Amino acid sequence: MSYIAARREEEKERRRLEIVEAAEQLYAEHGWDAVTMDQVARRARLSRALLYVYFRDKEDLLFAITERALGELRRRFEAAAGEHELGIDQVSAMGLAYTLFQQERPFQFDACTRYHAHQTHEGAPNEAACAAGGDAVMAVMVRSLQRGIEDGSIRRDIGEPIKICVMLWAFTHGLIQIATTKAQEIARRGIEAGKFMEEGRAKLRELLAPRA
Amino acid sequence: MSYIAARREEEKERRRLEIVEAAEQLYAEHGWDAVTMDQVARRARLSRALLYVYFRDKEDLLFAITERALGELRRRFEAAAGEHELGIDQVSAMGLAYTLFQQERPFQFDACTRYHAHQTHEGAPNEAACAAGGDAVMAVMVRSLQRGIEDGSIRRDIGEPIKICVMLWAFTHGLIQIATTKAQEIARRGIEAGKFMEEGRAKLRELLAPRA
DNA sequence: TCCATATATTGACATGGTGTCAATTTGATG
DNA sequence: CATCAAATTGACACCATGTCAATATATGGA
Repeated sequence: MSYIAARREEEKERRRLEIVEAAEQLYAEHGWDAVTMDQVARRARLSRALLYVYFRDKEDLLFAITERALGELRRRFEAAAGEHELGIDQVSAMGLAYTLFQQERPFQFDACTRYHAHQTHEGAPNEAACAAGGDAVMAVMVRSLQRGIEDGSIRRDIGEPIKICVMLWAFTHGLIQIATTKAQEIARRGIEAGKFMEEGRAKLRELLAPRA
Repeated sequence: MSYIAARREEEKERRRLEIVEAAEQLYAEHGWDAVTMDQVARRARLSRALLYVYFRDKEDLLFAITERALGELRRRFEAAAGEHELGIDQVSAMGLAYTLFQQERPFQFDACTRYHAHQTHEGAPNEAACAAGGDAVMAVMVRSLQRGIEDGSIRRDIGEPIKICVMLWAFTHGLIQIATTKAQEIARRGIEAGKFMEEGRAKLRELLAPRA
């Protein structure tokens, strides 16, 4: 019966989710490198060997976590866009949303960092899903960029939206990453982190705004 | 005799350097995660245990590699600055130099990436040296920024040079990182990597240039 | 020259994590 | 109740890390 098969699928999916959530908790608590598959298994109340039925290896599990992180980011970007009319305001809001995302879900931001640093190997089963998640995030941003170009809030000669999108993501991610990992060094120089990122976002906004 | 002691010191230093160079070779060949302390020891023709006399652990060895990478980067920044008169041209040249650094010494750039992603723990002996190396790189850039502000090639209201320096480094690093790790995805969209980074650098230069 | 001492170097070990596999349990089906 | 497939597990082999007691080497003094 396909009824049964469907339920099996659902349960399998739920199990998978339980594993990912257990891994996320531990990730948040100890950082990815310190998380062991054994801990994940115990937290999800199953044997370590079973993890390998659901995920090829630890890296693959990380990709699954990263995909969820990118999904969360996409939702936040969509929400940010929904709160503004002008394209440039939407894009700006995404910059702020990314910052808040880091503050509220540092481990998910860390997953994104690892993903960005990782050379795409097309090795793990969940890597493709991850790439798709990244595309979805960018699609949201590209839409706002195009809107901005149309409504005149973003300079017309800014360039191809997709290219600008990748560029902005790279800039913004770099900014947030440095501001958080090197917070001590920055603070030691009397620079306040919040102000620093606010200024950074302002500078990026300048890039998009039409010449006065 | 201090003659002896001095020679001992020198030999110890040379040994240390041999280890780091062996590690660098393997890093360049296989990537850091795939490098084992055993491989490093064999390449440097000594026992694995001895590595732990010179470096507290693998992470500490990575910090030593990173310090050398930052030294190389500083030299390249200084050379870049030396080829131009205007402050903004010097800073621009550093952006290009960073890109070439990535292309010519990808593993050293990777070391910098890891360093940027790493939360500063003040754990490993070589971590401090690493931070100092980063400061030295920034000092070079700050000097050019100040020069630019003085010679009028950089807007006077750009902000504190040190702050702008951190920001530019973050932006530029993010740009190069994304352009290289996601080269495939970017290319798939018909964007040429070289052009992409060139445009990115141009945009950052716009940020610095005085309002027309 | 030979011993004493410090330093450099190593082999062997304990620990801990990963990924695999054969074996067992579970649960649906006839 | 017997059967079969899927889910689940315990135990294993492997490998890398970091440590330590033991050995080798070189220096300085008697």
